[in-house]
This record gives sequence, structure tokens and C-alpha cells, in this order.
Amino acid sequence: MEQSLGQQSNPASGSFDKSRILNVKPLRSLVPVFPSQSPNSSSFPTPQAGAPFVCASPSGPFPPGFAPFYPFFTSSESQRPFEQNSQSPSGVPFVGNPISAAVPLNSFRTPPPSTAGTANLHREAANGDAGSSRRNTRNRLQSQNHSGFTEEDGYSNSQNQSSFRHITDTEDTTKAGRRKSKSQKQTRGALDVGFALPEFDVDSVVNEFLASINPLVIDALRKDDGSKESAEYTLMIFDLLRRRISQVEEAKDSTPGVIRRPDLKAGALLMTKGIRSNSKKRIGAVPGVQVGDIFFFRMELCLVGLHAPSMAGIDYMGIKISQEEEPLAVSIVSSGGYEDDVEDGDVLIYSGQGKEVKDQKLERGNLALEKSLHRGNDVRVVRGIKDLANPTGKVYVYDGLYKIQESWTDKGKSGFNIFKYKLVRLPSQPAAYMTWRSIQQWSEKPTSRIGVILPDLTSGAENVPVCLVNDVDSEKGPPYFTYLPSLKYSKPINPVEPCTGCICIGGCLPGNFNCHCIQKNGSCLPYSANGVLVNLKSLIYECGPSCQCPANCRNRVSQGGLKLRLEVFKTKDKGWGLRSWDPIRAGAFICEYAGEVIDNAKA
DNA sequence: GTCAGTCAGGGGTAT
DNA sequence: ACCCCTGACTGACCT
Repeated sequence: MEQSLGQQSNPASGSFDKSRILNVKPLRSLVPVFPSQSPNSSSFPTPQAGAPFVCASPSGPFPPGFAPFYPFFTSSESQRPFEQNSQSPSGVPFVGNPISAAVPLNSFRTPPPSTAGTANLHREAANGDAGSSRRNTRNRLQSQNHSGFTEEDGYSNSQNQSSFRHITDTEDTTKAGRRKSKSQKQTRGALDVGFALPEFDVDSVVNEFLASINPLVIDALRKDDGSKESAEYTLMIFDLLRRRISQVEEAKDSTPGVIRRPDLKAGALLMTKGIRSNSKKRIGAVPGVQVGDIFFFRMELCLVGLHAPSMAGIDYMGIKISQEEEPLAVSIVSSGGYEDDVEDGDVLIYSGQGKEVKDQKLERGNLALEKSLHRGNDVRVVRGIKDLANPTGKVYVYDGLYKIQESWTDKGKSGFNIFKYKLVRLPSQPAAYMTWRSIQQWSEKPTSRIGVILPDLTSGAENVPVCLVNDVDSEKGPPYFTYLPSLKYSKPINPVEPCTGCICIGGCLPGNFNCHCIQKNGSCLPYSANGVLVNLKSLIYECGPSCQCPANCRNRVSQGGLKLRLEVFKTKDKGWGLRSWDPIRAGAFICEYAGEVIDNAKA
């Protein structure tokens, strides 16, 4: 996506808001990434003019010559974020709502100062809004209706009811459907809510979501099968859909023990709709996918055509050689499921497929790897690694092309024969997996990173250290720089109306429509179980000190402070920058945008 | 917090 | 129908 941001080196004209947020794919390496200088000949709607660091909102407004590059409907309506009931041209509520100017969060971690003004400010902020930003958001707050909902997400209140109403009338005659609706009734029966409940139906939400995608983008995805844009649009749509499904399913049925797989559901839907990239299998590099690209789900590998099987580790295809067709391996995923040997970053010892309850056979993927050894074709390798920043998750890194050098059979721990394949990485490919291996070392011992000036420039102000690094010249740090973990006000802020907290003793849970904080967020918890924002919203209400939920409540994500390993680093020719050692999922909280608050006059 | 165990899944290939 | 280096969830275990 960084390439979409512009091609010239002139500074931004200032005619649009740089603080707006994009839903972008995470950066893939520790190499500084800047907007591409190369001309873009894609069929996708991409900007023609711009500059490095130019940042445009998904929904505009766009500078001259800067076309929208967001796959959802945009209209002049959507550019007014405080508008009630914003609708797409087709009359469908926007799924990806316009995001207003970024709002600095007040720190919940620092104890309130003793002055009355700032104490009030703290209380106000902790109720889910931020001091000075409250003034910015007053319009929105005034647009709340009498039920206490904001209209911003397009799914609240009366619209909610109409959006979801027909679902209750829809007969689901499947077994699963009956089971679900039964449990849904039980859940609802236990609740005594004083307002009309929204009816959550995944199918309807999915249909609304799909309807909100600009058909031109879907058309372009089907025609342009294999480009950077098609891969990135596909992944962006997948992740937005996955998070939305996850949110709706949780709110609909929060019964413990129900295993939900929004990744599979979102993936299968996009597959059937043709929203995918490189649907035709091929040997070698995949257009639009670069060495070092990271993925968070196996389904993403399917969708961009990197590795087709949703679970299996070996992907292969039949290749006609002279008269006969023989299977050749095209890609493998090394994920630690077998006794692989990954000592060296450029060499991978990969075990054949077949669970160790009997001798493995030379068939399917194993046969394909054997044939590829003899034919000498390139094999794509994806490495699965533990996501240190998110212990429940895994990260898949595309590590480029390898060749199979030899194969043998070995006795596994269980005593059965397993096939082993030695794969060697082709030279002159950018570092990918090895970068992540290095980061794991740095996390344990930051001083092992080359060019470290300070292991923690926050001096302990954050939960995790932020490294200061310069491996390009001798400068010892950015000038005129003081680290502030939270907002600093030059004068006290006037208090605003008090907020009512929730009474969720054990923490706010999805589906609890009695929760005041969930109601304020449009009857959906804004965060997933691992703290990722599940829906595009311009304003989130977190729990505060007047709430009875604990500090680890799911609705207190930003209050947990920085969790990612960041580093401030020197670039070759563009000054100092900030990057992350940890992979950052779309929607994840990174850090508070803190600093000294100045008024217009001072600015 | 970590780990192993459980289980419902989807895409693709083989039959 | 079958295969498979998923991923969400649970509960035992440890610190």
C-alpha cells in the first residue's frame, strides 16, 4: 500500500488531513519503506500524484489527481463523518465507515494530578473520551439519540433494527441453524434489557459487507489476476470481513465452548465470490507477493495464490512432461508440526506428510517433493513462526524460493519411517525469515542489535523498552526530542458531563447487551479477544474508572499501554523514523499518540 | 502463562 | 471421500 501513497518527493500540500488512518497491510521488513518512485500501470484506482508520507483517508477527501484507492464505496456523504445514517449509493450502510481525524487518547496509566481541573480531565478521559478531543467530538456526541447510541457505525438503533429485522423472519432449517437459534434464544431470555436489541445474523452482515465493496474493485480483482494491488485488496477485504464476522458471531452467541472460525468463513466466501488473486497454480514466484511478506492466517496464503491447501503443508500440481504428467511441488509451509530442522536460515530440513502412526508413503505431496528433487524446480517456502506480540497467533513469512537438494528416510520419534527433504534457499533474495529470527534474539537481548544507542529511550516509562538505533551514521539520536508517554497540557481542560460506567464485575463480554459500555459502542464490543479493533469506527468508548470491570477487561485495550517492541531508527536520507519489531495486525492498538497539547495561537 | 488435547473446518486431489 | 505442518478453545499444570 505504501506505493499507493505517491510518487513525488514534494511535501504534502496540507489541503487534507494527514492524521487520518488507513487500513493497510503491515510493513514486511525492517528495511525502511518509502513510497515507490516507479510509475504504476495497474488497472486499479491508484493515485497519480502525491508525496512521501502523504496520507489520505480511505473515504477522502483526496488532493488533486489523487484517486480513491480504498475498495469500498465512497461518496460525498461519507466524507461527513458526523452525518447520521450514512448510506452507500445502493442504500446499504457503509461497512467501512469514514474515520475522522485521529483523536489523541488520554493516558489512563498516569495518576491524576492534584489540580481540580486536571483531575476532572482524567475522570472524563477514562470514561472513554479524551480531554481536548472531546471538543472535537462534540458534534458527534450531540448526534447521539435518546437511547445513548452514536450513529457513527451505521448499525445502531433504529437502523440496526431495520438492518437486522428480516433475519428473525428468515427460517434456518439446517441442524446448525436450529441449534444456534436455540442457544440464541436462551442467551436472550436471560437478559432483561431496557432497549430494543439488534438482531445479529452473520449472513446479512456479510451480504451488507459485500454490497459495500465497490464493484469496480471486484471487477478489477477478477480481471487483474496477480498484482501487488490485487493481493493487497484481497487481504484487506479478507481481514475486514473476518473481523466483522468474528464480532457479529461473538455478540450473537457468546456461549463458551463454541469454536468459531471467522477466518475460514471469510476465506470461503471470498473464494466463492472470486475475490482472490493468482487463482491459477504456478511454479516459482507469485505476482504481487514479495519475499518477506507476512500473513496471519493460512487462508490468506490460499487467497493470494501462494499456497492453495488450507491445512496441508505441501502444495503440488500436475505438470505435463513429454507424454506423461507428473506431480511437482510448488510450495511448502514449514510450521513446526513435524520434526523439522531449522538450524540454518538458508537450509530447511522438511518432513514429508503423513501422521506418525504408520510409515509414510511416497505419494501425494511426498511424491511431488521427490519429483521436484529430480526436476530441480523452484519451490516456494513459507515459514510459520510464533507471534511473540500475540501468543495465541502465528505469523507466516514468505521466505522466497528454495531448491530441493536431497531426500532420505528417517525413523521418527514414534519409530515409523518418515521422508526428509533438504531444501536450500536460492541466493540473492532479500532477508525474510532470518529477519524474524534476529528479532527474536533482539527481544531477548536488545544490545545484540547492531547500532543500538539506547536500549530503552523511554527510560522505563513504557511496559516494554523502545530501542534507539542508528546503523547508518554517527548521530547519537534525534535532536529536540523528549519522550512523553502521555499527553501534556499547557493549561487545564474544562470538565464535561460525567459518564455512567458499566457493572460488568468480571469484565465486559460480547453479547451482554446490559453493558452500558457495549451499548455506547453500538451494542458490539469494539475489540476482539486479542485486543484488535473489529470494526472501522471513528470513536471507541473504552471502560473507565466509574466502570466495575477489572483492568484486564476486553474493553480497556488502549489503557494497557504499549505492548509492541518499537524502535526509533535513523534512515539513510530521511531523518529518524519509527518501526516495529513485532508484526502488527490491522486494527491492533500500537501506542498513544502523545505529546504536548498546544492551542491554535501557539501553533 | 504454557502446554497438550480436542474438534469443526476448507481447499484440493483422488477415486 | 479423504487428507492435511489450522486455529479456537479448554483444562491441567506450573510459577
